[in-house]
Amino acid sequence: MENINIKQLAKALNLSTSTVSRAFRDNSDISKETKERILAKAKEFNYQPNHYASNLREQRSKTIAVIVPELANNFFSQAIHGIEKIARDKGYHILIYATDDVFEKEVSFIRHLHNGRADGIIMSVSGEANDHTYLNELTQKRLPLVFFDRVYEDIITPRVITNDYDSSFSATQHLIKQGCKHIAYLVINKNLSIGKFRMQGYIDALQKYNIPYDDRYVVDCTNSYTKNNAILKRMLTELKPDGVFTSVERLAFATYYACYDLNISVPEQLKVIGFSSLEIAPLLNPSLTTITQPATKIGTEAANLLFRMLENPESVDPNEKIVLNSKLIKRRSTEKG
Amino acid sequence: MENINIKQLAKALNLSTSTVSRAFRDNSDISKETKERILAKAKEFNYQPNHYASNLREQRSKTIAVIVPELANNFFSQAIHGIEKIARDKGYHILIYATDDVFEKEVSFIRHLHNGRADGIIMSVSGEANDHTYLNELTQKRLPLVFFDRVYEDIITPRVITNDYDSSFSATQHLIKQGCKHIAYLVINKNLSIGKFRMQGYIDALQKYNIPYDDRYVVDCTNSYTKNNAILKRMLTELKPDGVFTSVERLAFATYYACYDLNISVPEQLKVIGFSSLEIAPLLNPSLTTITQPATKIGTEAANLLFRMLENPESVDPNEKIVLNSKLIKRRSTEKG
DNA sequence: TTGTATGCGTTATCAG
DNA sequence: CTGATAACGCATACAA
Repeated sequence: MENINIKQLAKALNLSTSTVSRAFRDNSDISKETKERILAKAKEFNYQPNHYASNLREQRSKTIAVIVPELANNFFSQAIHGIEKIARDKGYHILIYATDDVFEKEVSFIRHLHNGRADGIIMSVSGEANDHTYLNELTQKRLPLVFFDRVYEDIITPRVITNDYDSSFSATQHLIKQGCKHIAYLVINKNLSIGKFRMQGYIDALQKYNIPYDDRYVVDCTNSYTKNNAILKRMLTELKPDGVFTSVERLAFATYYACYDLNISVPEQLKVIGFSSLEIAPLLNPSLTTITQPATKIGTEAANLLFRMLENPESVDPNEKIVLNSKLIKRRSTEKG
Repeated sequence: MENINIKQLAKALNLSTSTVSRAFRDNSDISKETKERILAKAKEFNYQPNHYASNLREQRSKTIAVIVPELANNFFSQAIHGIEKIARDKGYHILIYATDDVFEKEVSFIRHLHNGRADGIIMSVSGEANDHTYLNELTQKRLPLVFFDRVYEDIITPRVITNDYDSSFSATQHLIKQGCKHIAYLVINKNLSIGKFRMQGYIDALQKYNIPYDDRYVVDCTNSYTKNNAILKRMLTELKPDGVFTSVERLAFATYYACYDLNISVPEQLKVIGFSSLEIAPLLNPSLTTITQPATKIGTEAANLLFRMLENPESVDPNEKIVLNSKLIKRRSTEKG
């Protein structure tokens, strides 16, 4: 790939490399004429300043890293879309990392990013983590870091989240008002922040309406479709809940599949509500009542926050927390019989 | 941020920088002891070789760029997931770019990638392009490039696609066998390769079954939901087709919405089939008959192809074309009345 | 096996 | 306004 470099371009123009370099930096003094002459020649030669040399020199990469548990997921792809928009406007590039919810990958990604590759990190944490001290170890020279949606409570860094507790409370309340008395809560990781907050909303709503809390109705699920299907079928037959509240989208789908298999009719026999970013929730059979997070907005807010940190670190309080509201959208899956 | 560098580490160990450097490169000679001592200290200091310096020195970035029309799309997020898996195994990083189907962005991304930032590119092209010569201009020092799914016919570079023509033929045939006589074909860009091939399959299937081709039934749609809704409603009321074949997922959803609005019952009055990577197609109302592309596999194949090019450019024929088969999955949306 | 010296392509500093 | 030069952090050729 014998790429042309600044020296060759300078030679071709009978100029020094410094002058050529200046043509590409907006601030430096340079005569309009020379600049134009240089840029024209550069275009002709298809010259692009080498990015690695610039970055090495300037000590910054104009690149941010985005770490998410999974890519093939509506919520995350929408969030990334939001991040992408902002980053593009700022002229930043985006590196993508998927942890597959494997904590070790997360640690490895983060560690390896601390080599100048990225100027900052936007992350939604893996579900499996218990010990996050690895992030604290990096604390002194840690890259600017913004959490979104799935966060570690014990790490102090700015974050963008949604009003999970309130949404869960509303969701549960909605089921209760629709007549449910035995409401199951489906969760993948109870210990993860969102699992915890969402569960608390569920519990408190039950209490408010004097429905006894029974921990058999809190169902631990997995990321495996087949396992979930088995777990849910057993739960549905044994406990016969009349309402299901799922803390993540995937579990709402799993519930639908299980109900199809068991010939349980939704919403007549079982009402279903779930957190979900699915744009075609109205097209489901039956259309799914959702708590919809502003996924794209979460992405743009997280990106804006990170850029504020990059531009002026002092301007951002490490405890800053942006809370966006999710929306409860009622559809047929929770309609009264 | 004052990141530790190789010099400081060397000093702390009373070694030269070259020795330290060697500890991180597997090939060079270095005593096991020293190496271990160095790596231990490196860990203690949390030292990572600066990526930009390495890349500048080695003239490669261990990074690939992925350019897609959109991120919030099942097909592309699954494909990216596939690419990610392979790249991760190879120790490569991934830069993501979304063109939003704007050709200028695509050109700009590609151009800017030719500055060393990436070693290769995997791209699904924007729909709006007519003049692709910009790619040919780069031809001599062009980065290794692999197309997937949406390709430019006039650019010679390896590609991973699906059997679009056959799939479309089968899809149309399936509608015909289910009794449809007036089949609409919904497309976003007729000129784009996949739009074209898929359309030819549709046309040929009609012909085989002696159904006259009527170009009013080929409906040009857009990426805007509201516009599509209007277009489809008009089409459905004016032409009253009994079958709809959509060349992209989004248009199947749009058809469903339009049918809901117009009280057209699927599949009784109208049968619907579409290209789609939606994993929950069985949960739609009615469940959607799909031509499902192996999206993740497309991603892994494209990545493998690119890595073959990177490892040994000669081993890959520029005309190489990997064709994967999509699957026609029959569901209720095309069942006989 | 280890150390020394050089250059990767840029940009900032300084001098002219 | 332009040119010479040093430095960014690392990896290699060469020397020891």
